[in-house]
Amino acid sequence: MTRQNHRTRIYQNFRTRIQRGEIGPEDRLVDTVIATELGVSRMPVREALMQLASEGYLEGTTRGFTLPSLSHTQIMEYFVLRRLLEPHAAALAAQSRSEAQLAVMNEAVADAVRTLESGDINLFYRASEIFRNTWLAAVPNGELRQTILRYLAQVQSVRLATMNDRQAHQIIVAGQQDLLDCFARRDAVGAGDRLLRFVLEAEQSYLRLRRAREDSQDAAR
Amino acid sequence: MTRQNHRTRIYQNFRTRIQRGEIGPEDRLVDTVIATELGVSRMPVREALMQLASEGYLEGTTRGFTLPSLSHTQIMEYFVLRRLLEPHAAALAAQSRSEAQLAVMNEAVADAVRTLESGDINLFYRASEIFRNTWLAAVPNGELRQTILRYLAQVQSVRLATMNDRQAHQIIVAGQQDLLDCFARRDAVGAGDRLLRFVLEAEQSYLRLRRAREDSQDAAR
DNA sequence: TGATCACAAACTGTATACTGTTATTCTGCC
DNA sequence: GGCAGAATAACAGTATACAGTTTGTGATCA
Repeated sequence: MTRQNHRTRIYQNFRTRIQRGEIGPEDRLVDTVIATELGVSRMPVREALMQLASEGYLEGTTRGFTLPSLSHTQIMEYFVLRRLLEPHAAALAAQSRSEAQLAVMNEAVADAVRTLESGDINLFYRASEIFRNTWLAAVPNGELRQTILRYLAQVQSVRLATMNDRQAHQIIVAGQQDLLDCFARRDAVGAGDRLLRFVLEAEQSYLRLRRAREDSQDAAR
Repeated sequence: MTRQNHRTRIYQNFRTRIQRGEIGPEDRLVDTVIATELGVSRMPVREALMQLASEGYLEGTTRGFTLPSLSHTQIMEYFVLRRLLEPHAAALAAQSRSEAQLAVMNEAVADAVRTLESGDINLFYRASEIFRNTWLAAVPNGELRQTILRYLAQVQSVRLATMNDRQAHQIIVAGQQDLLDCFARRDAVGAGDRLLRFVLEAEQSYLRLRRAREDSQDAAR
């Protein structure tokens, strides 16, 4: 695991932290600060951060690296990409998933269902992550998988915001249950259709939350 | 133009050279060599090459950087991505293209048609590049455009090989003429359908050339 | 009090040097 | 001549140093 060079290790470290939402929009990542914290020189940190920036996980400014600020337009553009790619990927995954992968997804969805009662958003988030990563791992087309993962990373903040909403929570879990069912039956067509609906619902949730946020801002004025 | 830092300039320089096919599969790019050639230190060259590698333009080895070696499987996977994304992009472009862009595409296709007689593969290549870049520039969805550009760069070698084939040459030009016609009429549905056919034809050309190469290899033994 | 300028601090970009690792060449042996 | 093994060269990775640039900050003056 740690049998790699500093740059790769730091890169992976920060990538997972970004994916888990541990880096806030206000955080400024500066190579020299991180370097002294980790007890290494600037260079490996700098290279790791620059790679994360070139992959869209971060945004390089004149004063350190920050999370990229997504415009409404960009977010809507990502939803188009999701509609085009993810149904096909899910259909492939339904055909190719292994029994072991199905078991993992079963577990994850069971966890997600329980969070409807308990309200444990953190567990819901982790379970969703596992479910998604597992079915994506079952996609035999590696380039398709990589492309999806690449842009998914960039809308992480939107996903986190959506998951905190009770109504969206229910919609997402319902989608996961249906998808799991399709994967279990190796129903490629069903999985593709359901994932398309899933993306459309996510888009609706995003737009609804956005309207709500704008309304509350208007009310404050 | 040159009002940037060394890293960015070197990065752009090598990216265009790779896109134009000026870097061969045998070339080994080593930062120290390039650095002394350009009269700068290793670091900006190293960072430029590593960014190109992280974007898939190059492959980092234990001994310098080389063009990535695409497996047959990877190439087929890219064709799936093209089928999923490019028809939608072309449909959007047909709706959004400007008159100026149409004029540029008109010019490019006229050039491409002439190369059918003259056999000027280099001009054909440049004209195709202009045609593709122009209609992609007309795609209003920036994220979709970026995603397409990203993987297109990686199958550059396949495109170059295909263009050298007479039969593929004719098929490609026919496709460009039809697409131009759709763009001129702002026929989104037609452009999407025609681009899907275009990708399928490209896939067939690739497979045909691959079989031919394998046959000639067998005959040599 | 507010604007302007200068200065300091904080970062980025680049250079240079050193270290460890891996391919390549050389050497002797069979 | 062919094959181990050692020596060597070539290269990646990291550290340190410094220069250039941008941003914040405080002093000075109207």
